[in-house]
Amino acid sequence: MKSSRITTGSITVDDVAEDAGVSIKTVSRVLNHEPNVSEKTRQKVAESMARLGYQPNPSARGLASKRTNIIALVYDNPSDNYVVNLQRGALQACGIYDYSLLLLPCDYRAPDLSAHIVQSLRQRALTGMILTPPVCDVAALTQALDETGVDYVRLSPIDRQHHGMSVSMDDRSAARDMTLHLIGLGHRRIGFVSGHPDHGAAHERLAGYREAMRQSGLPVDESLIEQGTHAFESGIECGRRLLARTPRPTAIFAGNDDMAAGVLYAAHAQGLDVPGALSVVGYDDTPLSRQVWPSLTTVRQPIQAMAYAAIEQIAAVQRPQHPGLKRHPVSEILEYELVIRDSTRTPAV
Amino acid sequence: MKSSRITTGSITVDDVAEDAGVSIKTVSRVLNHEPNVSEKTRQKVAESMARLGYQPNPSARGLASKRTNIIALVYDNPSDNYVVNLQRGALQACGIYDYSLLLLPCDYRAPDLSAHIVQSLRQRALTGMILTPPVCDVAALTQALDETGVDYVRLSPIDRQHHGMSVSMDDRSAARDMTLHLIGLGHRRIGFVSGHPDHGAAHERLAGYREAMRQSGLPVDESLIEQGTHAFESGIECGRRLLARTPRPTAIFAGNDDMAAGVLYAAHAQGLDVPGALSVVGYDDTPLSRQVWPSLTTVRQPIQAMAYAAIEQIAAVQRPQHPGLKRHPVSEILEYELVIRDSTRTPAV
DNA sequence: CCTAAAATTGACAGCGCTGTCAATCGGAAA
DNA sequence: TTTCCGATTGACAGCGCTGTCAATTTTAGG
Repeated sequence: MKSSRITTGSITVDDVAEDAGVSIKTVSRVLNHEPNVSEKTRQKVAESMARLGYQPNPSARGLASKRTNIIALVYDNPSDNYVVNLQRGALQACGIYDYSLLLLPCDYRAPDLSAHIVQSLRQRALTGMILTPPVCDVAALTQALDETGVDYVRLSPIDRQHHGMSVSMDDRSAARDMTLHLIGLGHRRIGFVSGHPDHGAAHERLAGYREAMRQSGLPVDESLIEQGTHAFESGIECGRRLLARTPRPTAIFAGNDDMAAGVLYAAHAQGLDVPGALSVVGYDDTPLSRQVWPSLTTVRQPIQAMAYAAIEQIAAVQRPQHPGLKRHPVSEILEYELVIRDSTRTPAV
Repeated sequence: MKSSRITTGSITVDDVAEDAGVSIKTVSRVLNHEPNVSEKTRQKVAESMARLGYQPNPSARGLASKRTNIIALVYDNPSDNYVVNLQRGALQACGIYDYSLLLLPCDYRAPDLSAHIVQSLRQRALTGMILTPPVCDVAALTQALDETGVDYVRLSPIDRQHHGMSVSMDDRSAARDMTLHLIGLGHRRIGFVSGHPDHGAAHERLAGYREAMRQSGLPVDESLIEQGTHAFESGIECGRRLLARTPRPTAIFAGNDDMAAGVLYAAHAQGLDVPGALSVVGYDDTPLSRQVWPSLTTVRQPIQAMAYAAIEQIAAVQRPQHPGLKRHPVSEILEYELVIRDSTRTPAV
């Protein structure tokens, strides 16, 4: 027992150990949810920690254990709203599982992406990573990460090719359901504005659109499919082109809300009434979808929940004994939701 | 000289010291830009560090120095775009001045805000903080932080009351200029939708509007000033009310883009042509301002640059000898810019 | 050339925690 | 009761770095 308490200004394991009448190692055990601590001791230590207001020193922990409990969130800004929601979910889970979050914005097209990420991994001694679209679709990177052995989770479209942890949403089914919704309203000529081909999700969404048309016995008119980039401006462009087709489509499904807003913009510019003369559908349920006029029918993705789940998966692997943490699936698929607003309606006869 | 190099997998000060033929303390000195190292030695050590690919271990540094080089970004989500830009600027500066960024979202109205922030400060041993609106306007918090002695910077409206570091934008002048722009177009009845009164900037912007009216010899009709909350929905509400006034205002200036989009929405809902029958102006230059129809005339704030400057101020205080870092002003004011788009026009006669 | 002061460099002891491994305890089997 | 074994606990040595302070070198002054 060490009685040389000099007031350093903050409580350390020594203080807790002395207070609880155990060794510092036992305090450490309780702190880390290690097994082989009697329930009675655990209680006693936990009580001391709480009473003294003990806060473990992350630097000391990191130094001693060589694990930093830092998880990096890797993203190439798909949209402000996406990033913020991602962070919300991740931060929330980090609070619970005692991780710190490191932001790692990057350029997914950079030739040295893998090198750059791996270097960050080394430098910061990261314990985990979350890859978000479109970075999650860069094969060279996932391969490089596999070699390092770091625990990483991909937030990605469903992908049976890839092994390892992932959290997904069924983009294809969502796009199919939304298309079926339009068809159900009576639309037959439905345009589609696809997202950037580097995004795996863009392909899935287009596939869903095709599936719905096919299974409804409608022809897929390839001239009604435009290639966008996810950017608002590309939505204007594609919208303009689609609206120039004859006969004009009565509905346009855009691969994300920004492009849908672009389509809306193009329609307004031509004096076209939405949804009277044209129905427009987006995807993502960003705030924008509520703030344009008319408000957009769209697909809601549980971004925040996905980020949360991703952290949880890492925790499940790294903290097998964490209380209340069941063994987690290596791959989960979360639910989506169609949000019907004012931009869709039965087509004029 | 320590020759017991066991391959630990990563380069340490010992390795660099041995390679450069100096003591580890000297390596540490070079690493920390400490004075009293001869130029020759500095060169030699720097060269060794580069060649060996030395990466200092942040945990060890934090533990030994009791400084973590972590700066917290404190925000209560004003808007997704704001937060993302803030982070961009902060991350960029952190990369240069060798800080880590910790996200600290919070609720500025929480009664225990100060306690919560101070606790984070202690727990994470933060070396700095950036307070953003509206958190920067909470007097109890700044007071509590003053007591802790932490270096913090407020990103805030101009405030001669407060001492200490800050980065500001002249909201009042910007709002005045924008109002003068409307007046210059020929508008006389100009409505104003103010932001949430808890935001210091909201008052400044309103004051700028009043100033412009006054200095142009126009009456300030109080019934043309509506109190919003910064939210899109409040923009719809206030817009609706303003458009019900007789005679109807020919222009409406909203305190931020979201509310301006709400005004636009209200105008569309009434079949009013913008900018034909009504000019609308926003504030912030968020992406939304480009994505609504018609695109919004607005005020561009250099959010990213402000966050960058804030980190730089902290660095100037804490790293007085950092190469290329001049003594920084305790308070800077950055430039704004009026962005004229399609939502404003000379009023119909 | 010598001396004092200033500038530069180094030896060493921790920072607060975890990993290793040995010591101790408690209960079941003999 | 004694012995043995697994469960529990503790002693102690670092992790990689910085702070302190003493040793050494350089510079200036005489």
